[in-house]
Amino acid sequence: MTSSDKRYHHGSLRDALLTAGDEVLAERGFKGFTMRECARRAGVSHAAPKHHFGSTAGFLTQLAAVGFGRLCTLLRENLGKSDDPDEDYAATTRTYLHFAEAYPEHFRIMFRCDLIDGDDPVLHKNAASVFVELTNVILRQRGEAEIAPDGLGPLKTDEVIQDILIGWSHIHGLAHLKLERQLTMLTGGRENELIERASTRLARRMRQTD
Amino acid sequence: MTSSDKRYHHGSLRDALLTAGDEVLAERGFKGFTMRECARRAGVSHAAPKHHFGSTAGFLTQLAAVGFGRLCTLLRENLGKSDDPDEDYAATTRTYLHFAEAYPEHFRIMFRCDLIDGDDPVLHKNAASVFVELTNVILRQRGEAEIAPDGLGPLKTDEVIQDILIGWSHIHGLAHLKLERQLTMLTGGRENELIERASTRLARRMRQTD
DNA sequence: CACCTCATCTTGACAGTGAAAAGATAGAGG
DNA sequence: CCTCTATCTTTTCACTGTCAAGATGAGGTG
Repeated sequence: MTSSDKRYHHGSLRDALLTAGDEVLAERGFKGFTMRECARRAGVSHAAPKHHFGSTAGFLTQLAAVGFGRLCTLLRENLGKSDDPDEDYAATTRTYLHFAEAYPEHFRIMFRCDLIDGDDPVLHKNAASVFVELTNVILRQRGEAEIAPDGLGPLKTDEVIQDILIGWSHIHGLAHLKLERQLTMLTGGRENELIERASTRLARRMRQTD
Repeated sequence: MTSSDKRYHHGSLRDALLTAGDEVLAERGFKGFTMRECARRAGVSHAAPKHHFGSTAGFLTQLAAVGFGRLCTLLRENLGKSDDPDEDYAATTRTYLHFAEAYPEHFRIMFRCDLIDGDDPVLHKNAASVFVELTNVILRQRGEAEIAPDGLGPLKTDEVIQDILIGWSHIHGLAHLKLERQLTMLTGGRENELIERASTRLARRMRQTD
């Protein structure tokens, strides 16, 4: 395995390309992302990626799936650490926002169903896992039974669905607006503090009866 | 002014390019957007846009500004029609979501500070106008004084800022997630109904004292 | 072992793109 | 009338994604 071993068959090119693509996306962003650069870093010809991912969209889809996987792992690592459901909710928001800032370019493509293949089974599975985690935070907060990691089944009342909608949109909207620097005009230099407090404020309200 | 008048100086090329760009963005999306196609539709050489917009990012920035302008107009047209503040809030959500679906490709670039120039004065002004409208809906709901259309000044208490954060993120997050088809797995075929009810549900809670 | 099959990877080509440089044009102002 | 200069064109360049055709060799079959 010297540096000059150029075997015709790479052996694990798909993984190597995913690793390279992950780096290129992080370094150069979506704007500067090219399949040819990924191929270059993996040390293969410029047409090699096509065989594994089809098109650029197919390649980005897999990178988005990696992003969802990472986000899901982060959420699971940071959830349920506190007995206080409001703190649990705030921690979820914190983790979600942290991911968006740690992997901004991944975050930007993960939800773009015009750039990636939203029907891809791997992507769909990883995305669903993330939303299950978010949902369980809200269910715990309401004192309701959690759902299984694999299914976002239809066995929920309208009230619960509405609260889940509120929770998802709040967390995701905060992450998106903060990443794209739309909150500074409102929060000034105290962005993180005010977001944190807004999040617990909403969590407290979620537990109030109507 | 026949169809074959090919004057060297267009006269209003900048406007013509903006119109063409608006169409190209709507028809082909961000993926298929090219300066050369815009130039073709405007009937000028492929390098002509550069003089007016600098780069592709500069061009997209102006189109994003148009998008913010449109959204602001829509909001102003649909606001304050009801005496019920909760209905006012729901109408705002409805309008915001309607814009995202009517101009999805604009919506997708409007917040992408990596693709456009977030410091552009026109863009900043139009974006701020939108957020002022959203803010005033929340202020009215709380029975507080509205702010001027031109300024999102620092004269607000932390509590108000937190509520504004909650409102913005809720509306924007819903729009983004719905546009990118991330809500169907939760709402099934009753998406609009459940979103509507979630929005009024949040609005009602916003008015509750802590 | 020999052979063959076929997924994997390379090579070469093509149309299209953004950007830059240099030249052409004509309107504005002296 | 003459010059200046913003506007627009032409030409060129490096680069991209995609496709087609060819090269390679790993693994299965006899």
